[in-house]
Amino acid sequence: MELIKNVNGLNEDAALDFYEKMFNALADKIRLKIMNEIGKSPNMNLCVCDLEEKLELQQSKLSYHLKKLVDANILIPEKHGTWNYYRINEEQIQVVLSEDTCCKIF
Amino acid sequence: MELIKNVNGLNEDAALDFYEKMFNALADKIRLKIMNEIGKSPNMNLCVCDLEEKLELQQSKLSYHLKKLVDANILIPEKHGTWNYYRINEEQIQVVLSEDTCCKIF
DNA sequence: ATAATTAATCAACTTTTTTTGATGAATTAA
DNA sequence: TTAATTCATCAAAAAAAGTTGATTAATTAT
Repeated sequence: MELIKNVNGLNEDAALDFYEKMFNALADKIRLKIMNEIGKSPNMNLCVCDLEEKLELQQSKLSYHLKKLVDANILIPEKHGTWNYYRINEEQIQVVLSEDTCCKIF
Repeated sequence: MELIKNVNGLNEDAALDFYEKMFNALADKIRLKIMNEIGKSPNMNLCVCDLEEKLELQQSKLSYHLKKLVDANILIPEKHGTWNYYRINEEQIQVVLSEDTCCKIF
């Protein structure tokens, strides 16, 4: 049983890097809460100031965690004037998680 | 859209802890390689000394990472004489990963 | 009984990750 | 133009995770 298969034509080592990065991005309570809040939001996106309120976290801490999720291509940033909105990259999420799991977490 | 649903009747906070722990256990190249090697093995289990050889890692380092996977209930340890065998807890894995993803990683 | 093998655990150390408060750039409002 | 808001980035500090080599216990082989 071969376990680690290519992810979009990556070699085995790059695939390991990919999964490590994806799991790592999701392996944090704050970041899971960010995903959860965005998923719950009416437009499926939130700006930093929304999250600041909802999660009661300071801005620089939020930026740090948002960056991690963007770097893993799990969140997509969108600038609207002074506001930076973030939405979930469902395609990327679904590479790693089942729809069922996806529904439970996000 | 409610994202974080109960995992086996856990409340939301406990569910977050659960996923954080699971993703964290999987968010490491060495641990992914361990899973991969066990999945490839004929009996679907390997002892520490097998892994030592296959992954060229020192014993104490392996024990450290194996413990992380056991603590997350992703690996199940089985003692046979002096040998400690580890096998994958597929049930637990499937709580978090889709069969498709599962096939690609493990 | 003695020696060798297997593997968990420990403490010291190193490395990585996260937090914190401050600064500055860009945009909007007055 | 000036003041206020939004948010990324930075450096320093704190916290967490991972590594290393040694010790120990249990089992197996001689």
